[in-house]
Amino acid sequence: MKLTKISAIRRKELRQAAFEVLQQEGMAGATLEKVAAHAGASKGIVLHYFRSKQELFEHAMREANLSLSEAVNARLKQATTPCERLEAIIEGNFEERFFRPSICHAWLSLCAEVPREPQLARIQKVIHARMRSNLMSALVHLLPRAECEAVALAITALIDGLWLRAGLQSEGLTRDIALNQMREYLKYRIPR
Amino acid sequence: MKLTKISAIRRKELRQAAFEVLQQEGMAGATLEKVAAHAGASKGIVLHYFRSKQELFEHAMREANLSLSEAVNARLKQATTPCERLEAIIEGNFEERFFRPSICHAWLSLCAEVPREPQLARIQKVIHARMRSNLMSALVHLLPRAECEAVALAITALIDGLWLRAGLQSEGLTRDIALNQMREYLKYRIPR
Amino acid sequence: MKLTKISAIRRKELRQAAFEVLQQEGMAGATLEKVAAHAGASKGIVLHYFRSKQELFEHAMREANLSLSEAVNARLKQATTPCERLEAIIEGNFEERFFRPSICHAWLSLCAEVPREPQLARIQKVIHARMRSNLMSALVHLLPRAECEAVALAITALIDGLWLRAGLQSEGLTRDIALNQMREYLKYRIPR
Amino acid sequence: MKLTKISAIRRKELRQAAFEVLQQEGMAGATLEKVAAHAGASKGIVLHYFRSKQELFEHAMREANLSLSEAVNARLKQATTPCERLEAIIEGNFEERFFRPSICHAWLSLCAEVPREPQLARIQKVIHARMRSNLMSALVHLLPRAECEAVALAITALIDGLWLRAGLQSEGLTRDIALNQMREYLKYRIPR
DNA sequence: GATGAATGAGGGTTCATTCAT
DNA sequence: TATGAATGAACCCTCATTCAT
Repeated sequence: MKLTKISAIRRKELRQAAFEVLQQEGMAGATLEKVAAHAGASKGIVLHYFRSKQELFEHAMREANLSLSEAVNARLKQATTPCERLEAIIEGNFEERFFRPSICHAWLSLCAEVPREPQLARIQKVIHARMRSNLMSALVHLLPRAECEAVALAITALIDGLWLRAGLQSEGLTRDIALNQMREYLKYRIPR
Repeated sequence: MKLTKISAIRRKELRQAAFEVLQQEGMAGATLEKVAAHAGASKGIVLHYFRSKQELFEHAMREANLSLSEAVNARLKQATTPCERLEAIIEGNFEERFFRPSICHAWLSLCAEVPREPQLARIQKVIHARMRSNLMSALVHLLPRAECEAVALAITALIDGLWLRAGLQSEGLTRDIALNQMREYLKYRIPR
Repeated sequence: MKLTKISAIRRKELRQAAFEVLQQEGMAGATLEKVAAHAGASKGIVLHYFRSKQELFEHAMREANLSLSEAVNARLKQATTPCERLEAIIEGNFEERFFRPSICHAWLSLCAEVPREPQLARIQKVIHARMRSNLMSALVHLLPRAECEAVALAITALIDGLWLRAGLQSEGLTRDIALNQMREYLKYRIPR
Repeated sequence: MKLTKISAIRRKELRQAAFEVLQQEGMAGATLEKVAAHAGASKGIVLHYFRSKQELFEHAMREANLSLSEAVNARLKQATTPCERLEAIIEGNFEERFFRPSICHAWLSLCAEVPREPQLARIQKVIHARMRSNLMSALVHLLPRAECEAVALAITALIDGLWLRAGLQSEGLTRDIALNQMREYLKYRIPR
C-alpha cells in the first residue's frame, strides 16, 4: 500500500514533468533524460515506471487532459441553464492556467504525433468525444436538433484554432480576445 | 544556366519530397535519408542543395504555402464582389488537393516546430499576415470597420481548427462538412 | 561512491586509450570508435563520460602532461642543488617511457590543434608556464638574473625541437643523443 | 605549350591556396572546397590538377619549403665566410615573411601528418637533410669534425623548437627574440 | 526502488572522390 | 579546361532502452 502510493506519486510527478518538458522543448527535445532531470530523478527511473517513452507521453497527455476536464466539470456543476453550460465549457477551456502559449504548444506537439501513435489517437478520440458530448448536452436545449452537431463542431474547431494559434506563439492573442471570439460566435449563432 | 536549371529542378524535387515524407512520417520520422529515397536520390545530395535539414524543411514549408497561396490567388482573380472574395479565400483553403488528412498532418508537424525554429516562425507569420490581409480586404466592404479584425481572426481560427482536426485523422471530417462550417459561419455573421 | 569509482576508472581508461590511439593514428584518425575499441568499450560509453570528442582529448592531454609532470617532480624532489634541479627537469622530460616516437607524435598532433581549440591552448599555456617556472627556480641561482629568461626559453625550445624531431619519426634520434644535446648546451651556457 | 603554362599556373595557385588554408584552418579544416574557394576556383578543379587531397598537400609542403629554401640560398650566395654562412641559414629561417604564427602553425599541421603519410615523410627527410648539409658546410670550418654533427642537430632543434612555439601562437615570441636565441647559442658554442 | 553504466541504432553533417556535361 | 552534380563512407553525437548493482 505504501509502496503503491509512492509509486503513484512518482508516476504523477513524471507525467507532469513530461508535460512540462514538452511545453519547453517540444516533442523532439523532450528526451527521457530531460524529463527525469525535471522531476529531480535519474534517467533510469523513468522507464522503471513507464514501459517506454511512448507510454510516458500517453500518460502525460491523459494527465493534462484530466486537468482540463476537471476544470470544465467543476464549472459545469455550477451551471444550471444550457447557456451557462456552454459558458462553462468554453471558460473552462480558456482558463488562464491552460490557455498559455507553452501549454498550447505542448498540445500541438502531442497532436502532431497522433497520426503515428495509435495510443495517442485513442486518447485524442476520447477527448474529442467528451467535448462533443458536453457541447451537445447544452446545445440540444438551444437549437433545433439538426443544427446541434454542426455547431458543436464549429465550437470545437474555434477552440482548437485559437489554441493552435496560441501555440504558435505569435503574440497578440490574449485570453480575452480568445474568449471574446467564442462569445461573439455564440451571440450570432445561438438564438436568445 | 544549364546547371542552374538542374539545381532549381532538384531543389524543387527535394522540397516536394520533403513535404511528402512529412505527410507520411511526421517531423520526427522525416529523416534526410527518407527524403532522399523519396526523391530517388542519395542522402548526400540533399545537403548539397540545402545547407541543413532545417533549411530543407523551411523551403518545404514555403513551397507548400506557395501552392496554397496560388490556389487562393487564382480564385481571388476571378472574384469581383467582396462576398466572392471571401468565398475564394475559403474555397482555396479547402481545395480537395489541400484539405487531406495527410497534408493537414504535415502542416501540423511544421506548426509544432514553429516555437523552436525562428525561421519557421517567420514563415508562419508571413502566412498568417497574408491570410489576414486577404480577409480584411474583403471584410471591410461587408462589415463595420470595428468588427473586421475579429471576424478575420474567427475565420482564420475556424480554418485552422478544421485543418487541425483533419490532421488528427479522425475520420468523418470531409471537405464538404468543413466547407459547410465555413459557410454557415459567414451566413450568420455577415449581413446580407 | 562505488559508482563514482567506476566512473573515475572508466574515465581514466578512456583518457589513456585516447592518448594511445593518438600515438598510432594522429588526431585525424583518432575516432571515438577507435578509442572505444581500444578501451574495450562501445562507442556510446565514451560520450557518456566525456561530453564530446574535444573534451575527451582535452583530458587526454592533461593526463599525458600529468604523467610527465610527475616524473619531473619526482626527480626534483631528489635534487638538492640548482644544477641537480636542471638535470632533474631535463632527465624527466627525456625518460624512456616518454621520449618515444609515437608519444612525441601524439604531442605533435595535439599541438597542431592548439591554435584552433582554446581549451587545448589553455592547457598548453599551463604546461609551458610550469616548465618555465621550474627552469627559472634553478637558473636564478646559476646565472645573472638578466640571462635566466633567455636560457629558460632556449632549454624549452631545445626540448621541444628534439621532441618534434622524434615525433617526425626520422630514425636516428635516440634518447641518448637527445640527452647529450641538452647536456652539451648546459655545459657551454651555464658557468660552473 | 600555352596549355601547359596555364596548367602550371593553376597548379601553383592551388598549392599556395592549400598552404594558406592550412595556416588558417589546420589540416582538419583544410577541405578541398576551402582550398578551391581560396584560389577562386571550383571544387572539382582541384582534383583535376592533383590526383588526391594528399597529393595536393604534398605539393603544398614542397612549395612552402622551396620558398624557405630559396630565401636561405639567396643569403648563402652573399655569404663569404663560414660565420656568414651560419648567419645566412639562420636569418633565412627567421625572415619576417616565414616566422609568423600562422605559417609556423601550417608547418606544425604538416609535421603532425608526417608519420602517417610516407610522401610527407620523404619531403620532410629531404628538408632535414638539406638543412643539415647547409649547416655542416659551415660548421666544418668552425669546429672540430667530431662536434659538427651535434651542433648541427642543436641548431636544427632550436630552430624547430622556436618555430613550434611560434606555431602554438602563444604571444610574446617575436622574431627578434627568436633570432637572439639563435645568436646567443652560437656565441657560446662556436669559438671565435 | 533507484542509480547510472552500457549498448547500439540511427540521425545529421562533412568531405574526398567520381562523373557527366 | 572547368563546373558542380552526385555518391557513399565515415564521423560525431543523441537517445531510448537494457542491465548490473
